[in-house]
Amino acid sequence: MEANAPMDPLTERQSEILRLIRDLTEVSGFPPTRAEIARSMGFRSVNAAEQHLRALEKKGVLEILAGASRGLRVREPRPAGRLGRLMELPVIGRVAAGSPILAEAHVQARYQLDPNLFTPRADYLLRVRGMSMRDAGILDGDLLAVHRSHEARSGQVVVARLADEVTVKRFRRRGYSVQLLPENPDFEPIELDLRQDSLAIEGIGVGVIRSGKGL
Amino acid sequence: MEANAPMDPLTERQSEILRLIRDLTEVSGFPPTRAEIARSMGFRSVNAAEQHLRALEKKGVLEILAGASRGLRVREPRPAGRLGRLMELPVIGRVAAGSPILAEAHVQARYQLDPNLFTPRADYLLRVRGMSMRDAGILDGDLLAVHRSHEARSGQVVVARLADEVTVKRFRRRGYSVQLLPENPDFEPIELDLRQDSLAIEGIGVGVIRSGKGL
DNA sequence: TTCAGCAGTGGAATTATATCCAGTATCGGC
DNA sequence: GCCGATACTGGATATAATTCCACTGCTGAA
Repeated sequence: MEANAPMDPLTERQSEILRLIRDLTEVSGFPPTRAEIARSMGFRSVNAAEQHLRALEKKGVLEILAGASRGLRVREPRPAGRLGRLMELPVIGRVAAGSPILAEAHVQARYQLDPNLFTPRADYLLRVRGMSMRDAGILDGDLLAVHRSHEARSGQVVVARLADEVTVKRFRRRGYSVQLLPENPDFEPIELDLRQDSLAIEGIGVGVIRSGKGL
Repeated sequence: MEANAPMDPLTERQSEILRLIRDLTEVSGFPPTRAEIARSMGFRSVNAAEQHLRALEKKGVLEILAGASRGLRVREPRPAGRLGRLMELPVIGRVAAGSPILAEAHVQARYQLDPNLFTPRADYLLRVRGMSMRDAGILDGDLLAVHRSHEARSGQVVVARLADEVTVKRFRRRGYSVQLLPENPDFEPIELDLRQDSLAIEGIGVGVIRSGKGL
């Protein structure tokens, strides 16, 4: 085996393709062709699919068997134990100041979800309050699927805790300067200097679920 | 579908082939071609494999997808599946003009969801294309949870079919006059008169799921 | 005895598929 | 300003794979 330890992170588009391959394989029983990928993604050129596959192979998450039709194999990291089946995710409501997010008291409900739905894995669902992320399609009352993490990359939606308040914002960082950006012109960005302000990343947003009424 | 209740027993040779298909699929990640089967079995003619596949299909233990390379699916007697009261919802991608939404060809994936998540019950997930419902928090690529229904009330988000095109819009009706309203000022409302225009409601939106990309 | 199912050979037409080539456009880093 | 990476369109081509055809030979049931 070759060493692809660094494992560059996938772009959004690339993980979308990877998930599509997994899903189509699951449904049909065999991997898709380039043309099928292109059709599902809405590409008008099969080559767009081909290029993505090459990129995924280079990053070590996909195997391509030269010459074989549908010769794709997703390299599963096989997380310890359970691969498929269901996960039961807690729905976290209002988070009291000073207490950890996942405190039992905050759990409003538990839903069973298909783990394939989100990448990376969602650990809990946070009920979003307010309209500060409206233009990112995250509305009041929505459930934000959150992957627990203490780090974030610029551009990601994060769950952050500043001085005992938990908030959902888009994260941007340059050196010691961090911005927590709302996606709604009616709200003000939050500017932080890591040398003096405390900031704790609680997780990154990996999905949104909205049910009923708001629609 | 078809009734293959009697299920003729397989011959020695046939179950050997079936086992081979299962094994090769397991190790390589995708089903074998006729040529590969022939080679593994020692046939000098690919047609020998083809004939066996036809026989297996006739006996109901194998599915052959015409035209698709490696289009073989072993009919498993449902290993674990159907757990509790989980529903398995199909994800519907691009809907070809003139074909029913739930045609098997449109299914991109299947996800297990907790039925409590949406009310009323979601029957399928439709992948939304375009930004015409942006201000309702429904973005390009989102999955719209749809409850099948041929009727809608004013104000609901509907999946409608007009002249072979499937679209997601907000529904408004006064007498014979129907409006299909985008939630984005860049798009034009669609005005219909039920006395002359054809309109088919395919379902009403009961939820939204977004995974990854938009975030 | 004829017929249907089983188990193959051999060849060939036609798709399906992978893969290459030449472009366009945007983005962030050096 | 140039470069590599990303994300595509569009067309061409060789080959991988399905599928049809015409055969041979066996066996057991009607």
